[in-house]
Amino acid sequence: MINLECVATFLAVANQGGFREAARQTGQSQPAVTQHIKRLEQSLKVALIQRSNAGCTLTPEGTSFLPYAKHLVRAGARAQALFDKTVLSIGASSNTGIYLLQPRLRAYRDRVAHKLQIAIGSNNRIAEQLQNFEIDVAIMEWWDPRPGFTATVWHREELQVIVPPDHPWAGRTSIPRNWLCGQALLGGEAGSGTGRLLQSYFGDDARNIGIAMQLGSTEAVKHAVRAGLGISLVMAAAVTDENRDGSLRAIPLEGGALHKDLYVISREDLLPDAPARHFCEFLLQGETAPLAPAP
Amino acid sequence: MINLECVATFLAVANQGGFREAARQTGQSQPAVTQHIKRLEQSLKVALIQRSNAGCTLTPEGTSFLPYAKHLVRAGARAQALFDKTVLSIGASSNTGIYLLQPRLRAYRDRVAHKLQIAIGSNNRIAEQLQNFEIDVAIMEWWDPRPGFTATVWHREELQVIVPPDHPWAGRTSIPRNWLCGQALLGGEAGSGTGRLLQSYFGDDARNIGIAMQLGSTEAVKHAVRAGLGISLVMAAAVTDENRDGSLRAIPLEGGALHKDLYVISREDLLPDAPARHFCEFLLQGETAPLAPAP
DNA sequence: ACACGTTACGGCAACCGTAAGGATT
DNA sequence: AATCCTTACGGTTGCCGTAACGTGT
Repeated sequence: MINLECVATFLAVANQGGFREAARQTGQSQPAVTQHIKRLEQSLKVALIQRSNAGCTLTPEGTSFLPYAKHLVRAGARAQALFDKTVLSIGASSNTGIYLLQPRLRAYRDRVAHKLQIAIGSNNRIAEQLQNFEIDVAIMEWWDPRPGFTATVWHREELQVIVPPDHPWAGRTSIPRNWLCGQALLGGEAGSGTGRLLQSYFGDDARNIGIAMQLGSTEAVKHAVRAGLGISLVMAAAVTDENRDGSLRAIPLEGGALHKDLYVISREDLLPDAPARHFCEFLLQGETAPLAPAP
Repeated sequence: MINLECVATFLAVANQGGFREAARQTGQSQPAVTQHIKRLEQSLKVALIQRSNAGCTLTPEGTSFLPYAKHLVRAGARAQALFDKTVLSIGASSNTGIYLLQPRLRAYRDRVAHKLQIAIGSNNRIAEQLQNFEIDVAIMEWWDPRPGFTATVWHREELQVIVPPDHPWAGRTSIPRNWLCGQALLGGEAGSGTGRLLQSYFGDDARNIGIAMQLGSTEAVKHAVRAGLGISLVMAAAVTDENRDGSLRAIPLEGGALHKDLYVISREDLLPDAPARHFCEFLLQGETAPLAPAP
């Protein structure tokens, strides 16, 4: 059976591009690296690394092995840390992680002695990592319920329309709901649940709201709106700075009825004293929210 | 770092409920099992197994470690078999796996010398396994596109209305599309994309088509329809038998326009001679379908 | 007394680090 | 010649199986 230490050495070589550097990084002698790679290659019966005097490269087999290797090492490390009460690996989907979670995270770090590992990525990527045993807790904008995991709403964030300062709507203090019909909104990250939210908020009318471009990130959307490419709908917290300094106008919908629920997700079978559980409780306290299934 | 062989031994003990049986299963001496468990426990610094003379049980820690252990061993085995050209692990979502894939699978098995491992589960479960490196290829009814994977339509299957033999529609040879509006259909497996398909086919009218019960499987739906609990919409291949013996009537929609695309999904970076790639090509040949992104 | 897990022990093999050896630039 | 990986070698450690030892039923 595969040896995880050999796999870790393989990753080090792949990263560093050489046996010598890999040896330094992993804190072992250089011949040990040779042995690890050789053992791994023998175990898989293929050559993984093209040796050369000027920079080692991965063979095609090495390239296809790479994602497996990364995953195995991460999953192994996470299993290893399962009962270490001082380590917690948190994943957050980009928008939440960038704009909303930081203060709570800071407060949590100052409050406990845990070594926090934070992974920020797309909502989909974080879901994948949670499922792959690579993180303990995920803070997400959208979650497809799955057996074995619990999802709780920890925060409800208002979505606001953002327009450039010279837009006809810029002076308004609210936007009637039906003004959005027929508008093409600039889309941010795919898979973050905004489409589904529009669907449930506008019902049939949602079909009249087009997503003009899927720009991949809220930062990109903000720049696009500022450049006059269109308008968008984003979490209020994502544009507090721009709204203050005047580079964008963030305007609530009339009645303020459009909110995005943010979830905290973890595995079901956590021990009572698991850091992940502790963190969930920390997030939920003060920010009372009922347990709710994902939409 | 965690040792996968110890983890495998832990799984054996958890399954068998005793060190002695685990030793037999894994083909080692019984004291070796003791050592493996001890090493694992020392590595994690918690007790995993409650020893007893009458059946070992998992401690709470052991229970929370169990899913990690299962996953690690499976992922390790899959990585190990990555370059073994004679092993292929295929996952199929239930309906497809049960009704549609069997003949192709049979033909493939007879044609190649591969050891086939077939996993059949809910669409969601299969997606999870594909992502977790536990299977090489997935045959799915719905796939949320993710980076690192390729999805190709391999088959387009007609959906037909099924009604009990004594239903007023039973004698018809087709059902006008708008008859379904206002009907409550019995739902099968959740997450298999039928809802999304109705959405795109009926557009706004889809809201008038309710999903009455989510029954979890097409088998359950068939029995419920037969029992007069309602009607449903299922893949034609799922009811050929019942349609022939008269226990159900399967009726096309007028124009036959409602089809479900079935996908074959694999990782992107497959080697040219990977069995997974070979299988994909086998599935696609003869059943020509253009490459299409998932809906 | 029996069945089960643990401990003790001896031998073998795996593993690592040091040091020397090729190969490439 | 310098740099890099590989090979050779010795010492240590880890690991396994056999056998003897507690322990609970």
